[in-house]
Amino acid sequence: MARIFRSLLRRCARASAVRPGEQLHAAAVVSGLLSNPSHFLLNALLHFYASCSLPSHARKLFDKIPHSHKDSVDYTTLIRCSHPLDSLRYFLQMRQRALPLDGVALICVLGACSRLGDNNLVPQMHVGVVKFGFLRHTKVLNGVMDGYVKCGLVGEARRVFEEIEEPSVVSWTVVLEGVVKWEGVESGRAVFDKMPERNEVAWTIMIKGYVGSGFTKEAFLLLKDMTFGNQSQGTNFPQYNESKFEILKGEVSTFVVQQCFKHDCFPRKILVRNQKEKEMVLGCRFGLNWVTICSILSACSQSGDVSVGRWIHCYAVKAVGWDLGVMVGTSLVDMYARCGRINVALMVFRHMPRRNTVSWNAMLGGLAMHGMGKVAVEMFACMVDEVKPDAMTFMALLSACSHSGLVEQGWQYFHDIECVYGVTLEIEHYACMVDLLSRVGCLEEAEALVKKMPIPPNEIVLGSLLGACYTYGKLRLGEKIMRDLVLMDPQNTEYHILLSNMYALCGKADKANSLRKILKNRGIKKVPGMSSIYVDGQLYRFIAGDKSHPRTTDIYRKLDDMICKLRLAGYAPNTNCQVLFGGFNKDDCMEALEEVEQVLFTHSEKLALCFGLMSTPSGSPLCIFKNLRICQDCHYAMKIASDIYKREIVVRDRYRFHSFKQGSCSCSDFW
DNA sequence: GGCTCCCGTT
Repeated sequence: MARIFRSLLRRCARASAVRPGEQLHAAAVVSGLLSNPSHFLLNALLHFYASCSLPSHARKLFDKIPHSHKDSVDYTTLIRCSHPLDSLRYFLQMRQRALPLDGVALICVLGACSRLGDNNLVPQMHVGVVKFGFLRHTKVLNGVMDGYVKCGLVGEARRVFEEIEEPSVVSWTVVLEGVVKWEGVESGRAVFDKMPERNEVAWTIMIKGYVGSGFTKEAFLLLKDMTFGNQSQGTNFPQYNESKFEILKGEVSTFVVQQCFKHDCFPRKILVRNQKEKEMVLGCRFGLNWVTICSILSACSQSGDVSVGRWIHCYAVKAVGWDLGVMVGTSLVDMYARCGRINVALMVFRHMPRRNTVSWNAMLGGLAMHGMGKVAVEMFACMVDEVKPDAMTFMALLSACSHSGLVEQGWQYFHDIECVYGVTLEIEHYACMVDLLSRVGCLEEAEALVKKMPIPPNEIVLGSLLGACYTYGKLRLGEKIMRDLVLMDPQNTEYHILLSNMYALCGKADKANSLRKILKNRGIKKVPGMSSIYVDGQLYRFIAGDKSHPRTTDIYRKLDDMICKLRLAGYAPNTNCQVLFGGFNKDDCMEALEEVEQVLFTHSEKLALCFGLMSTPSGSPLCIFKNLRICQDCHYAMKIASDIYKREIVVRDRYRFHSFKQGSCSCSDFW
């Protein structure tokens, strides 16, 4: 009987089937099977709870096993599923009780070290591995390498790899991941090409690496190789074509794309129409599983290029059907939102049959980024009927209020977080609230809130306040905050720059310049503003005054032309945004003013815009990514440009999206 | 005898 239970529990564990597993547990208790602890069964139950990510349940069960009965395998199971610090604690207990140590236990402990990413702990465990005599155990060494990779010690990982007699495909993938992550995707490709054998993980890492570095074309080529192999010549594999939105060409794919995205609506039926299509989709060498899909999608979110993500979406729908599961669904919502397609994100979200708190958070966060605070507030009301909000929910909500100027609503949430929703107030919530008050100019209220904080404010909290001091010209408060900030984070240049700009704005050029000289002498440099744009599957990066692009001459000609057109349409450069280094005083002379204007005109986002305008068909939308906040002058220029060139221009800056259309911006000039 | 390494949603 116990054997049957064990076998069923293992199936539940594999399928993460919580309810049936719990029912089996109950049945085992009722039938008395557990009263005389059969070790097999207890361990199977432990493993079941561990597999279903219910470490607290596993822990309770573990505590019930008499000490004399607890063996290495019980410990290992617990080490595997617990929080890394608890895992280490269990490992120590296990050693103190002198229980035998096997490779599996070591692998699990190494996993905990990996998750902690502590670069003192990993080398120590490496020493342990040598001491315990596991130097010929490939899987254990893979764990050691993974630990090194996770804390950035790729050289160490490589050294371990050299010592492995017969590296497995996993050994290779661990090295591959480390190299892609820490040494760049090109070095990673060299490793990838050398691999004697590749599994889906290796492909995923490589594709992710390409997406993350802006090499969309290469990512598509690898997706093609991964799924169809070398025979892909004859098949109509999706070809990349940014301009027409036809990411998926060929007979299978056009059908899907037409239905899925052209009219922004979902067809109701499963899209595989015939056997041939099914074979094409499912008969690949490697199917993309949910882990692979989530992994690539998260890289897409970061890169901001929607094309790979959209392909993955189509693929998943064809392979699985509409219900892709909570994880993939959430990744999709996040990906579309971060790639500027908030309406598609909303659509995917609304069609998800099951949603958890994370899914809702991703949606609310997306709405916040797009300045859709009112929608976020409305949706939150529905959220509480479905799932329990958590700390992250309120960060998203407060930031949504912040980007839409909803002060009262924000205060309401802030007060309700603890007493109504039972969520502990964290420093991030204070940061959001201070940001909200600062943006709308309630600086006294913001300052009062900072003073009342039970936790000492961090640089994010004070940074928001300082930013508002700049916007609203509160020099004295700014100076005060600056003193605290310098103590907290002396290397951060942004605050120094902000204060020096403030001095300049208030006509205190001498103070501005002396602050900048301090920065210069200390060797602290400003983070350069950088804008990127995807054109034809390739990411192009521009810094201010950039002249490195092969088509620089054309870009600058276009820029001159654009400035003329903008001026005719009423644009005047906002010289307040640009303060020069050196002894410049605003009233000095026209020459200096022209210089300031010239610097403004060559801001990275304007260069990216010009490049986009000249290299994409007229009328197609442009999406630009900026690493810092967009400046006021560029914001103004983009508005007019969207009107005179009849283009939708989407700019994702460090904080949010701006969608410029017909002369106005989705942020309604509030950001 | 079971417990196992690499890609993993905000």
